[in-house]
Amino acid sequence: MSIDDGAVEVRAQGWRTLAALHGMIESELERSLTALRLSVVEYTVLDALSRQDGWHMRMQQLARATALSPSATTRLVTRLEDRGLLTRILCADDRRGIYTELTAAGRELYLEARPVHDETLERVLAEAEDRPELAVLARALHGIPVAAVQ
Amino acid sequence: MSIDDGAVEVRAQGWRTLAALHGMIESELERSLTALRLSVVEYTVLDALSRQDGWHMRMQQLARATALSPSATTRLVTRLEDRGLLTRILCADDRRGIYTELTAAGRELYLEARPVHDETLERVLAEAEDRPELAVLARALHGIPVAAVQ
DNA sequence: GGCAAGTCTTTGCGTGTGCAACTATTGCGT
DNA sequence: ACGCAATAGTTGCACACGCAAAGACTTGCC
Repeated sequence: MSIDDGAVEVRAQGWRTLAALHGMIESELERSLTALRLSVVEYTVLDALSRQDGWHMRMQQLARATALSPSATTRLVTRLEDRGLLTRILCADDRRGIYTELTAAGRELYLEARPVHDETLERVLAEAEDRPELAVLARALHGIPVAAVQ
Repeated sequence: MSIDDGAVEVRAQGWRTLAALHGMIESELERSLTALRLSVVEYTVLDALSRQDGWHMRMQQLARATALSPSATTRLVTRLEDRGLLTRILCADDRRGIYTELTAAGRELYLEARPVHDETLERVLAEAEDRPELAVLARALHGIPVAAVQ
């Protein structure tokens, strides 16, 4: 169609590689966290909340941090609340908004899960570097000096 | 715990970035393909099959290409078969295996979907390059000279 | 030939997800 | 003060997914 059909194909390949690496990491993390009865998104919530240094987080922020829809976020928070890992707090200044906060049990489980998560991530990335199709992207992850998705 | 806690944190940030970019690309692709009644995985199947130049593909290969479980692959193929986009072929040399092949309608829909897919991908990557947290990774996708996941 | 072990695919079941519709609350214009 | 649009979060519904068990077929070994 246009001149840079080749560039488009390069991007499509890059996207396939990204998707493959993402799927590989996610499924490994998923399996390593089942022992603690946590899914990857659930860990992401705990991680995001603890990263806020005891601060609250709105549902919408959580939805962006987990790349989930509002409805999925509602039920995710409900699940974790039912397990006593976090609490909903209706904040006074805007009564539409709802803040979530880790409980002591939530912080405890996070501290337990984090080394499992990190070791698995390290192992999977090492594996990925051995696969020629994934190596470049996997290595690119090491040197990325970015802030987390707010 | 160990000396390179910093390195671990760098990898964790890289993983969060990867997940964020992946989610962003996937949801945009999903929305752009709904007009053709295709999900991203369904497009991936069409793409993988057409990339085989009219050749067959085993269920298991399809499962790896889509990062899906065997059961999900079965139902995915069934969906596409019911729509007449591909056919199951029991191959003679190993009657455990089942090959799938695009029909004429499947190739037609793929040719229709591909430009939509590619243009969306290009647009999203351009957007990602403007976000400082995603820019490095998004740019890394341009120059990756890898083969597709077989 | 026949039985055991292994591989490829399919089905049953429970669960998480997105979309659309709904409720509650805020902010703005009149 | 009132209504009206916009925003935050929740619920109904249909659907796609993973896991575990079962079915179909192959391979190896006796």
